[in-house]
Amino acid sequence: MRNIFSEYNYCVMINELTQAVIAAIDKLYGQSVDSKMVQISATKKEFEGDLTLVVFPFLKISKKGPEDTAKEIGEALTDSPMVAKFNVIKGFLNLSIAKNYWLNLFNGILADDAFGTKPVTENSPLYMVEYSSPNTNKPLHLGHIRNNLLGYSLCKVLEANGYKVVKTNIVNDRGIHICKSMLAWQKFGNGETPESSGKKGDHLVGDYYVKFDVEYKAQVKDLMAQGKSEEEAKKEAPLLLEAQSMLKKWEDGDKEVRELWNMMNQWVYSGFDETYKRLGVGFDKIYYESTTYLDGKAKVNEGLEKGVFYKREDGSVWADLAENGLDEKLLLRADGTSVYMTQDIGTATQRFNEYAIDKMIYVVGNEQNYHFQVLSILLDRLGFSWGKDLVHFSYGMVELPEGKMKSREGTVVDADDLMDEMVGTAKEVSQELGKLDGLSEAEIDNIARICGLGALKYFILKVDPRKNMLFNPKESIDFNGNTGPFIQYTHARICSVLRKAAEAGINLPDAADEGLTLSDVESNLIQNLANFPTVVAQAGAEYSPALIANYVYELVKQYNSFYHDFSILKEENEALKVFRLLLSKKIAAVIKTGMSLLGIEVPERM
RNA sequence: GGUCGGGUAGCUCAGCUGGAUAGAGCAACAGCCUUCUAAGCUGUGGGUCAAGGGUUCGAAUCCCUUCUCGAUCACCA
Repeated sequence: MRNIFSEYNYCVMINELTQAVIAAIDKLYGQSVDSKMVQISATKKEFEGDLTLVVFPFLKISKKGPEDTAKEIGEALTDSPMVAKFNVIKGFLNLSIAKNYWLNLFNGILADDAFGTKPVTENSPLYMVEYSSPNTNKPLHLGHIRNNLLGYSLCKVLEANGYKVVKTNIVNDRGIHICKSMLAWQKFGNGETPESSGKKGDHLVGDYYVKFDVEYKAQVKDLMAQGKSEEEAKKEAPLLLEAQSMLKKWEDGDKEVRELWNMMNQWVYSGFDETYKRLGVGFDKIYYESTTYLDGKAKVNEGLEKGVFYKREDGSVWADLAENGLDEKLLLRADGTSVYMTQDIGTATQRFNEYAIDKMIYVVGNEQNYHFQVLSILLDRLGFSWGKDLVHFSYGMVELPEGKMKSREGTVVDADDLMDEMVGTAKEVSQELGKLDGLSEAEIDNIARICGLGALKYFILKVDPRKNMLFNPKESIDFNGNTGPFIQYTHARICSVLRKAAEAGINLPDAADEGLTLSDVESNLIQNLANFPTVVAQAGAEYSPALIANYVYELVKQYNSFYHDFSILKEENEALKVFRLLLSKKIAAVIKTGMSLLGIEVPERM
């Protein structure tokens, strides 16, 4: 029997079995096969067994039918101490692994405090992840929530895969849209502040952005009544002209405009900070477009000198992307002002100077696929080592039952309101169930916060990022079934059992007795548990938090079934009781780790 | 029109590096709390995996065609 737990894991087990299969085939048919031909996967739950070998690839070698071949290989494999028994269904050889192998595997997992994650070392590659990227003229909404949750979770998953991660944000703090809310506040605000109005700063500024739009539309309507065409009216409305002149003043560094800009941006930032904090996301480094766009212009001019870009007669600067099968792209307007692309080049320049980036990931919605395709080409041409392989982590829209969210039509779901609602509902649910009686108000509120946000986050993260998803405010707030609270509940229940065990004076050892006779349910749980590191690795490789979410859900479902059918504390066999406690404890730990990779907390009671 | 994504149960979603009878949750119906937290467990019903063709021992999965929904192709960001 093995003693060195730490060297034995699921991969080693599969490898060992693979080698045994190769040996068996060699013995039976005198041919050595490549390990790639040996397909071993977890047995489907409706069949008996733990691991299944697909024998179809070996039929040409055995020159026999699938069933006979499977039977022969199965019999040969029982020579190995690992294979306890087998059964054959069609061309599938189902193998039952000896229970002591599972226990040995479990003890290895138990001893690994950082199970499922790889350590970050000095030599780890550095990944920079940009996410959130808000405009400072309106509060965050449901679309931003998906972005923020995906971005943050992606960072956690990458860290768990042993990468150094720098979480970054680019704040869109300049431009005509910002001037619109500034202008509206100046004209209609009467000096209103977050303090005087009691509104969160980002909401206050957002209200003036809306106010601008209302007044602007009224002016356009008036002009059209005076006989102007719609196009003319839209261009000539006095408010728009004023906003444009304000932008010019801003660019010229006009003291008064800059002061107003600073003040209102600060309001927005403190509002955003509150929302970010509540969402549980954060950044290591924040960039502001107002400081990066100048670097962008400089970098574009540098490219112009090197001949990477070209200038048209009107003075505008362009990139010709014909060799990439794309069109031409504007980088600087004729008047020398920058566009979106220019700013991203500038931001990249600053980042490049400050960090030794191995991989740059942009978490931005899929409506910008083209933009990032172009950005990648341009950065590569400008000599950024990571430009060519930059990753656009592109995700789908969040749609409402009425269709897409549109800020102008007031159909956006506000981030703060949504969190309020989720937490409020969570509190009602727990009060109805009456499980938190005896806890302090602060503790109850904290649990409601954890569950409400858990429901929201899990709901969004369990979906494949690249797909559009539907959010129905009435139906999506659910706490039963495949939800965050379902998973959190299981964690809380395990904690409860462990508390009771501690109260009963049970001291848990570091390892389980490997001579135990386990049920298939228990060994299946170990098998599923053992798969966690593979899932984390896959989630990292595919940039998919959803894989973690779905894995944890499956694990929890399986555990709940076990919990229902087996008693833990009342088990009379002491060694078995200890094993079940250890198993529960480790599963709780994996739930906690998995959920933390999604940015979701788990409560110890609920 | 070009490019890129989607289309799986009434609804929301898994499964997609080809493997067994396509899975969950919600909703509906039927059971299970004097027993470790019922936010749980068990069961029933519900499918032409958009359609057609191809590759193969085997296709929801890979390839081709068609239909369909969305995004994008801006001197907006």
